[in-house]
Amino acid sequence: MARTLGSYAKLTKPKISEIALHLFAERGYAAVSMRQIASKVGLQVGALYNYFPDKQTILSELLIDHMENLLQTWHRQKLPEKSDKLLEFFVDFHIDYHLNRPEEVFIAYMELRNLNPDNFKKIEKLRNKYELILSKILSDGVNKNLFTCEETKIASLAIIGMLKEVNTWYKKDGRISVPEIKNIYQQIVLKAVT
Amino acid sequence: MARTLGSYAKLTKPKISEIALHLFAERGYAAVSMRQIASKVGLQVGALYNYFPDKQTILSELLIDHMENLLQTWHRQKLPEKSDKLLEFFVDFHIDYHLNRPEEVFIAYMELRNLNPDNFKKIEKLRNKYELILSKILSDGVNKNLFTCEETKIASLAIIGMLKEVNTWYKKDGRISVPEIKNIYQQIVLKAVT
DNA sequence: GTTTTTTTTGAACAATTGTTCAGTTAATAT
DNA sequence: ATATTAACTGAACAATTGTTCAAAAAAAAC
Repeated sequence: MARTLGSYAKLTKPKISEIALHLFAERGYAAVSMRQIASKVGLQVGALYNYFPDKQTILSELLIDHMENLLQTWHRQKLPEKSDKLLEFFVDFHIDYHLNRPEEVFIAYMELRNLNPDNFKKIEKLRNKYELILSKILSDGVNKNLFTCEETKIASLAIIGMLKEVNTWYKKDGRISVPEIKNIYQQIVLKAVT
Repeated sequence: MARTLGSYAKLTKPKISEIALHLFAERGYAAVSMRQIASKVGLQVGALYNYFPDKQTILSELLIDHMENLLQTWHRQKLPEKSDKLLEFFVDFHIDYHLNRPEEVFIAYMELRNLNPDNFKKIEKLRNKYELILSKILSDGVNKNLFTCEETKIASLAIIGMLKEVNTWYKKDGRISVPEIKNIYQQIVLKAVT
């Protein structure tokens, strides 16, 4: 046997990425084998190498796509002008975006060390861009005397760390709804900088 | 060759743990082989199995020891009584303890999924105990009308998430010293709940 | 219907994995 | 000095790893 019925490359590559994402998130990059990925896609191992030169590229493409998509999505938003409203909007945006993509978020944090130095730097740059969005919101607010915050850089790291935590405990049918979570975090964040 | 000069079990076991800790933190549990550990210890692979029944037990012992030590250390502290001072003390304690053990902290977060269900539950229980310390500080403060906080449980998770972030960016010779970091985080946390 | 291109198979590769254990040596006890 | 115990070696185990590639088959082009 060889090429099977209904085999189309343009459908196959995204399918590989999708399944790899699930497996990496579930078991970790190093613990997932190319054969496991291929099997879930419905292929033999060799076929994967028509789409990715090696295992690591599957991971790095996932991570780069994720970060680029995050930044693009942010820049497509219609932003409020007032600093406090903008900060609330950022909290909303971050929680929404990340709760909707738990697996991408997870591997973006966990699997960085499995990237080669080049790919690692790419991700680091994209991540810094995102942190800069928040620290600019904070420093603008400070300049307008709406926020009080000595170290906007650290505060932005602290806030992002705080928001990131949501992904680790949020359960879909838990006691608290997403809008409630947003409200709680908006209050905490706003109080922290005013 | 067999038993080598100066081979003592009571020194060997902690040495294995220590080296495994370094390697797990550096490359991840799944990416570290028993042979790599043995080699760094100065042994052949087989000798490891005199001290640990399998690879996973090396990891689980590290994680359980870390969490138990964290809780013990906290309970040995002399705590201030006033809620605001106590909260500041907690921030101080957390940052100190975690910045002094970056590798333990790292694997305690990263390698949980490599534990079997039993060991996982053990860690989860210990972790909840720690979170409970903070949420009790918050709810006590609320009861005394010193803090205002609707969801003390979520707030404690948010705060711990925020503090945890420090470990990911702190550099020993960085721009900001540890006492400064503590101050900044104390302010943010206090403002968030008052 | 024939040729060309795209996609996949199936088998092979050397290397590495966690784990076991009989045999060997060092340290300790007698 | 001898016997016993503790600690370790060295080799083997079956299984799995990422990767390569000629051959085969399906789809597309003609």
